[in-house]
Amino acid sequence: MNKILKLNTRDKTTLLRTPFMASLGASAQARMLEIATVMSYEARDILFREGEAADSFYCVLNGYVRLFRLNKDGREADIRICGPGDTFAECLLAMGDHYLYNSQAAETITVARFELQKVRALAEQEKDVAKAIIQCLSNHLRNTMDCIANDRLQTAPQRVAHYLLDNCPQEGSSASIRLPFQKSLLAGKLGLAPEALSRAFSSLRRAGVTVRGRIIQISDISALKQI
Amino acid sequence: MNKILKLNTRDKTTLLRTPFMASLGASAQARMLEIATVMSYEARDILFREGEAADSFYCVLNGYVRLFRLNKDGREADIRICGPGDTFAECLLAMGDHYLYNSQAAETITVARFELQKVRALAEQEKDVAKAIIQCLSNHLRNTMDCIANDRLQTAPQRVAHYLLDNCPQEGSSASIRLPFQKSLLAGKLGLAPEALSRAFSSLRRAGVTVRGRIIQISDISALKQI
DNA sequence: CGCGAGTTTGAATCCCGTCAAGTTTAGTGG
DNA sequence: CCACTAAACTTGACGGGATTCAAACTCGCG
Repeated sequence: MNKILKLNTRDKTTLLRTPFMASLGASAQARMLEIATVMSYEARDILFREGEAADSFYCVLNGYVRLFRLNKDGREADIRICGPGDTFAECLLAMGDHYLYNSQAAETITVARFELQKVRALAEQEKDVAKAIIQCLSNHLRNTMDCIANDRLQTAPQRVAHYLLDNCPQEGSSASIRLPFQKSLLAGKLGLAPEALSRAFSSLRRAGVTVRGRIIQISDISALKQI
Repeated sequence: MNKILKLNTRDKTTLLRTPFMASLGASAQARMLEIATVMSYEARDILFREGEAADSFYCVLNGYVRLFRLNKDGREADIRICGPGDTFAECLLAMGDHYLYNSQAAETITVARFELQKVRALAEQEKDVAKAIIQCLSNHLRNTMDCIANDRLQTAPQRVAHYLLDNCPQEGSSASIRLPFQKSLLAGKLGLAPEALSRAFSSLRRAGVTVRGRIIQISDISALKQI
């Protein structure tokens, strides 16, 4: 199932490039590396479930992780999709010892794991760590509030257009994007059923969006902004 | 329009009872009080608008504040309703100098205002302050993620039932709740149009929910949990 | 080449938003 | 304390957007 790995050089550099770790001073970085564990999971593996006793938070090194909740009928709703560099379950650092949602590997992934207690202790000593936590929570909160606003204000085609524009390599009138994950994952991220995403893409054809597999061509970026 | 008030004794004790301030040590509390400004607004006053230069974050002392976004058609969507003790715009402490949403007084309110720069400086010196910020952001993030999950998983009557149960005075088989604000505000908080809230209430009648003005009677709490 | 997961498309349904009207509530001033 | 008015809320009718189910299709991989 999942493997505990030694922290190799490549993982170490990936970890240090993470927004969370990159902002730390040298001594704080070293101490965080000391307490880091790297783990790997296969597609569809569950990292943890909602309500389980929580002892760690995570940082994605490779691949994508899906955070989701279940309603009592067993229907799933994604709360967040975490990619390389993203941390999750950090809000347990302040308080709470049970995970608030389920987390699942969307593909083969490697993650770094940090024991909450050790990081709490470290945050007491190293001001950098506390600052990095604040930074991290703030970003996360910002994104989550944006997500609520988008859910409540935008239709499916608008959400897709918004996602595409957010992931466009800046300037030029046209662009080409390669989705970093399956369409069904994007659907969940945008709060849509896969069918709704598919329909949204086809309704964006008239705005110059062409989809072939994971490759998305945008012929007119400014037209997309009008959606 | 809005008034800048002197920090009177009553506001001071209110402020100190706030989750954010209550967790601080005595010296940190004193220094926060020093830099606090109390302001008052009338119903419908705008505190700030999305995109404006931001220099402060806020803590609600009295009344309710609505945080919302606009889409380009001018439609509004509430992101959060803040009541006494809640802080907002704290995520700007880490980064960003423009407000991310609009904020409006839902009634006559008093709020405490803290300049971001001063608080940032204080957080450097007083570890308590950094910890309180982390606490605050964590809570806020938790609530916001819950909100997304609820939006995506629950129907209108379920959201209302959920809200009622969250605000029930714990045990007993029946309960009575008085809404602390207008129904239209609750509707926004739950991501619904006022009409949808009204219909949700009437569909909950069969589950033993009776609404008269702001007073809501729940005859069978366990029945409500089944919704 | 063929299998299976992922995706697309169609049809039916449902939930919610919007508009319009009627009803209740709350706040004001006599 | 009551009457009056504006705001808040409720109710009905309608439409649109999204979910669900089912089936066809495509792509990637063995």
